[in-house]
Amino acid sequence: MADQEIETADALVQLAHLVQRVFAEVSRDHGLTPQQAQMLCRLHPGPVRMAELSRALHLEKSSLTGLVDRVEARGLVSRRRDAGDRRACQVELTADGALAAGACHMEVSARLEALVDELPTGRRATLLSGVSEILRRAGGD
Amino acid sequence: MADQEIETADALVQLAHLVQRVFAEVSRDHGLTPQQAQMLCRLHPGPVRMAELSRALHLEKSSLTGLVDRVEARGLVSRRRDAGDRRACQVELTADGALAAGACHMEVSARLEALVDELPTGRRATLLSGVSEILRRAGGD
DNA sequence: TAATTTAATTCGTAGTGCGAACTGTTGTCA
DNA sequence: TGACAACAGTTCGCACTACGAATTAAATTA
Repeated sequence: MADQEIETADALVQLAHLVQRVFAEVSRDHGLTPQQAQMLCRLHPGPVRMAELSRALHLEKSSLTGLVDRVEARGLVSRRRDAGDRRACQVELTADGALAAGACHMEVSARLEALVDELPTGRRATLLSGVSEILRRAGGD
Repeated sequence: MADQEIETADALVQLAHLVQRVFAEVSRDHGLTPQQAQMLCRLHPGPVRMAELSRALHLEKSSLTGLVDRVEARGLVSRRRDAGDRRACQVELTADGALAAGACHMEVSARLEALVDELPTGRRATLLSGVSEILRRAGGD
């Protein structure tokens, strides 16, 4: 039992590395770092405040400032002063940024689905539901 | 179907982030970066050549040099000249390094298993076998 | 109005990761 | 054997990541 559990953890760690590698390769193909691509994807639904983005990406505010700076310099994102609170600003995708975000998301999805699709349908569904449940339970962190 | 597949990829990406975060927190508790901890774990079974370590960690040789330098400076690892090939060197854990590697591996395992253990037994087994199969098929990359 | 809290930035520091250029060492083959 | 290609690691310069402490300015609260 103990041995099996050790393998469980190793399997999750290896899976995480695999996903990360896919993400990194796709990002690189678009001239982005994984962090930049991740931020663009997170911004796709709509503008987000720095503070909220910082929480979503698990980054200190000071780290986020630089990340947004670099992506803004590439013209993929812009800061818009918040109307209601003049301290704050909303980060939003530019047209180019939206394209890049869409492309990255699509390619990452395609490559990950390709991996999962090789499993028999039943096992695939169980895998997904298991992962979802883990995320749900750990979501509050 | 398409929507479900998009969610599949998102779930994997989120799972990867979760695993990464656990790994990063545990590493930090031991005064290490995730990369350093990962290297120590990879070295636990025994000494490894730079070139092979570079392949295992998916790093360029030049990146690995610095990583090993920093961990060696902390006294967790040492370079030993290879007897058979005077160009090469074996990287091996020191006593301190073995302790750190063991502790990190144990804590990461415990925390990941805690997540998975909340699932019903049957679903847990299917999840694991699915992950293993994905890794097996993607392993050649 | 004064004091506190909040949003974001700046600055310094340590670490990561790449590619190109370089130093030795080993192997090859003419 | 002697030139030369292939290989193991390192060095260097660069861009990026991430943190925490200190700072500025705006909003809130007392």
